[in-house]
Formats: sequence, C-alpha cells, structure tokens
Amino acid sequence: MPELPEVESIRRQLEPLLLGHHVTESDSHPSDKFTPAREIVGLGFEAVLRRGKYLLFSLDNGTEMVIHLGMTGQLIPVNDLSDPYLRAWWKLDNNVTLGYRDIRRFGRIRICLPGDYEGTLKKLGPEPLSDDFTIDSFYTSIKRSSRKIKTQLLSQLPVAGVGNIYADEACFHAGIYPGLRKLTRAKTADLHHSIRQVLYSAVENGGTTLRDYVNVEGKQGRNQQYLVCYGRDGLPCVNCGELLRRTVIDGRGTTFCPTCQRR
DNA sequence: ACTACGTCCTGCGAGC
DNA sequence: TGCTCGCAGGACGTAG
Repeated sequence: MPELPEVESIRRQLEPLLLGHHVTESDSHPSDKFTPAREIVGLGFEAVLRRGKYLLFSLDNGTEMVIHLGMTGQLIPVNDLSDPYLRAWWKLDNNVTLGYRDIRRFGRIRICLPGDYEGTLKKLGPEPLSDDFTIDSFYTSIKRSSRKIKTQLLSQLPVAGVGNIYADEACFHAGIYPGLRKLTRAKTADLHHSIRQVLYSAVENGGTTLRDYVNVEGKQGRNQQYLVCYGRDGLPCVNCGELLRRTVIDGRGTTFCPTCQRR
C-alpha cells in the first residue's frame, strides 16, 4: 500500500530516468482506469512531481499525467510485456520501457491540465513535510469534522499522504486512540509532530515493504523493520509491554496499545 | 453538507 | 492434502 514515503521514493528514482525523454510507444489494459496512459505517445517528460500519494508527470504539451498506485501499483522498467499484471507501459527514446504493474487494479492513470484536478487530489490537505502543514491548520481542519481521527487522516483532507500504516504508527507515537472523535490542541500538536516524524523516517528508510511495494529498482523498502504498531497485534508494546490489540475502525484494520492509547 | 458504508480487485492464509 | 471463503485496503459512489 504505497503511501507518501513509498511514492516519494519512487518519484526520486523516476526523475532521472524520465526527465528529457519522450514516449515513443504505449499500450494499456482496456479498463478506463488505465487507457489514458496511451494518450502521451510523442510527449516528453519535463518534471516528475508528487502530491500526497499522487505522482504528477509534467509533459511538454502543458498537460500532466496523474498516477495513483492504489494498493499494489508499481512503476518499474519491464522487459516482459506479457506479464499478466502489467496494466500499462511506455516505451521511451532511451530504450527503457517503463511499466505500470498493479495486481489488484486499484490504481489509476489520468491526463489533465496542471491544477485541473478532480476528486481527492483537488481537495488534498497540505504536504506533511512542508511548512504549509502547521499545528494551527491541522487543528482547525480536525475540528471541522466529527469523524474518528483515523478516518480523518485517511480522508487526505487534514494532511496529504497518510495511509493505514502511517496512521496507526502516528497515532501510536502520539499516544492517541485512533477511534477518538475529539482531540485537545495539545494532543493535536503531538499527532502533528508524530505524523511528520513517522513519514520523514519512512522516506529516509526508503519506504515500507509488507508485500507488494518495490521501488523503481525493484528493491524493497527498509522501514518495515522500524514499525512499532502496524501489524504487531498480539505482540508487546515497545513502551509498556502490554499486548497490542487489533480492532476495525470505519472498515479499516487498526492496531493500538490499550494502555498507551486510552479511549 | 456531512457521515457511514458498500464497491472494486486478486492473492493469500485460515479453517474445514 | 485440497478446497472454500473471508480478509486486506485507497478512493469513490451512493444512501441516509
């Protein structure tokens, strides 16, 4: 499940691979989630950007290709075009074929004018590692909704790029039960700090690989060895030794420490 | 307008 | 051992 750190790791590796190069040929899976990939034949890459979990490819005709990796999306150079999970590919003028693999097909590819976004990308909250993500803006955004705090994080509105793994990790580090609907300003500041810390470290560690995530070189991330909450239900809390518990919050699996994260 | 929940998709692991 | 079934989850559509 690529979240901000995984998408940023991919972006950094794609940039030198794509910049200045043109697409000579392309094809895609017939689903309209992926067919827009074919529209960029003949165009060149001018920038590889990221907003939250979205990759933005600036093209030399003034449009942008937007890719969301969904659950199992991968962007990797490919040789075998008969790979059954290959949903799109672009042959470049540098003899590299970039492939979009996506086993579960939750990802999608779109072409649009820069800033002319639709859906979640249009309403995305601030970048968590930028100066735009302040405690004040975060607190104001959190207060606007009565939804559970984890659900708010996953909505991408208070802050961009947090998914299930880093939501659990951040709530754990902040000592916040993810099912709470109200946070004090002090607790909001703790969560703000934890989100930044957790995401920054994960980027430094090249992302988290639980199953499907690999970077452009096909290599796994290293951050999974530093997770202290997500996926550790039944194991002792690193702070207090209590066994971590698993519950479901708005349909999403959630791990927490019943002692450190009081309801 | 806001919240809650179903849907998409496929591999995998638990359980019989 | 071999099969069935439910789970995993990001974003979006729909219902209330």
